[in-house]
Amino acid sequence: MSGVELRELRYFVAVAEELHFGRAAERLGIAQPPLSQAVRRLEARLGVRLLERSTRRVALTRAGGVLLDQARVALEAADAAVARTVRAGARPGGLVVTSKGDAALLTAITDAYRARGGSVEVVVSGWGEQTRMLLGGTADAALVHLPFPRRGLDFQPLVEEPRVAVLPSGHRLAGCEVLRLADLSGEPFPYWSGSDAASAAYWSGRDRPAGPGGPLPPAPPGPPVDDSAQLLEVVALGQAVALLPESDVAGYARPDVVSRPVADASPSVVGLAWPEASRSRELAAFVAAACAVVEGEPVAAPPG
Amino acid sequence: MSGVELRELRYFVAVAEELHFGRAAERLGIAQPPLSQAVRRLEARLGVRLLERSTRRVALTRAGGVLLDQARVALEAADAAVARTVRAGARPGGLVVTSKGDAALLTAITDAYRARGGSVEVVVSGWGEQTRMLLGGTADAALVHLPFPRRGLDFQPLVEEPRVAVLPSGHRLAGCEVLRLADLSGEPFPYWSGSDAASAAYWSGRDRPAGPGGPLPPAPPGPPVDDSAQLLEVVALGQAVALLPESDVAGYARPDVVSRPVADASPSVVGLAWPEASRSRELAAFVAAACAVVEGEPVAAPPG
DNA sequence: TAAAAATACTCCATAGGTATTTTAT
DNA sequence: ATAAAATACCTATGGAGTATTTTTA
Repeated sequence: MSGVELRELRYFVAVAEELHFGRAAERLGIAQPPLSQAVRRLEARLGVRLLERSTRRVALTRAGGVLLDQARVALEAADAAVARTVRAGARPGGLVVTSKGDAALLTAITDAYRARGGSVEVVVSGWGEQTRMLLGGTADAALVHLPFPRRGLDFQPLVEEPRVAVLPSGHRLAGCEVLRLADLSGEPFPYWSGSDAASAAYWSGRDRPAGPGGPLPPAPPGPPVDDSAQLLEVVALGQAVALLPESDVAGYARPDVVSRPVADASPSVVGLAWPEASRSRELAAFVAAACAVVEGEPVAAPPG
Repeated sequence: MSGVELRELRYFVAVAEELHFGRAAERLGIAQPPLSQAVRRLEARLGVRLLERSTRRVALTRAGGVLLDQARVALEAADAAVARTVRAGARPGGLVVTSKGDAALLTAITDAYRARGGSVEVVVSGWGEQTRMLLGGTADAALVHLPFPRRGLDFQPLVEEPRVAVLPSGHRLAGCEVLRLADLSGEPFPYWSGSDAASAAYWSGRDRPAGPGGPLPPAPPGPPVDDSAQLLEVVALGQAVALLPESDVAGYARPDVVSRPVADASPSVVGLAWPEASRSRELAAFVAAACAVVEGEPVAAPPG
């Protein structure tokens, strides 16, 4: 029992971020002196100097840097705890599942879950919102594509499908029946806004170790995109090519873009993600229902 | 900003665990009325009923069950934050690494890290203590065998080695040069105290999907053991057989036990584990040093 | 009727405010 | 000289204690 309180951590984080007691106090909506006191009390409680301060300069000590990271984690955990509890109270027994696309699969899963007596609400969210909602406690599960930031989340793969290259119809490779990644090595790929290095590598076909002929060179910079409509637009304009799950392009049939299989591209994997800490019966039943829907695929065991 | 404080969560967890305000208050070292007040205040703050209570019965609501889980996570995070901060203040720049065995590898890694100017202390810990120390903030990294509970931890594999079967010297299979898992299908395996289902499966050779001839039947119950000396003792007594990394048995040379390669047993994998939230330069350098030591093995990229 | 939670009240530790001083640039 | 943190001091919220009442099995 350390006796530290969240208020102290919130205050410390504000000061550590601003490196200025006055601005931090303003941000917190309190006066500066109690903030100084609170930080001093926290230091006394931990027995560790967190900030080197003079009247002209505030700097984090090494221990302060550690606490800044760790306190953020603890505060997020507490906020998520509250959010999940409030939601459980407001919507007794109902799950909230978030997705961006994959409507057919999601509908099949929710139908199966409801058929087993479950109650579930679907929230459509933007790219990157899914993991934020899971970690923040506003959703119980998400239907996501790999790769995604796994920190704090568990994942159950559900379905795989091949990815195809999407090319402008006048592209030099549009005549080929089947492509290989090496054929696309010099092409620019669109950059999904807010994606990390792993995502960028995956969407440009750089996620597999080394094909025959050595590793691919880094992709030339492509245009940023926010959604698949934009993506098809930049492809149609000849600014980039893209690797997409084949079901994503099946519906479009634009005359100005064509899609071609890519023999050695890693597949698209879609599955369910949920917060590691989740242990509810409802979530376990939902994951089980999802696994049953895709029965026959090689799937691992759902959580207890 | 939810305004919840850790004291309230600590109090709620105590009541939710005891399902009795009087006992919970005693455990917390406070009187019963302020505990009732605190829980009521928490309920009011969240706007959610957490406990159904009469004078004769206290029961968790659904939302209360969620909060019990989630509050434990948040409290652990806060305790770990404090522990890590205190340690960073007390031992500036020095890492704490924990291990059980694998002295040669660990020494090679720490020597390499120190040669690069790092400071590191090694703490030997018991089975299962490693993950507790990482999550609790008392160690920065651990040298662990797979499988281990991955919740909240990142892992970097370092070395693989084959596992061998350890048999009493009079065993019917002691004459065979090489075994297969199916040969061991009816044998009891020792049970490592405190291990989970995944560990039990691994140490009894049940961690691989299905060999030729179908899945192995469940292993007969074996004796519980706490360390490898006990394990060899029960093997020598004929109470069980075991699968161990070959380097573990290389040193022993007891006349009453023999070891034999097992062609289709999964290998033993040893690597470094550390808390997901860790972002320090020191840890990154330590992992990099460890990867360099085992250079040539197929290893993934260390964390940023 | 007895065990246990809720209520009523009292006290004081401490969060937070205002005014002022100290300090480093 | 000035910006900013520390100090001094005051107030009041609310955390915790004791005594008592209410409730239900």
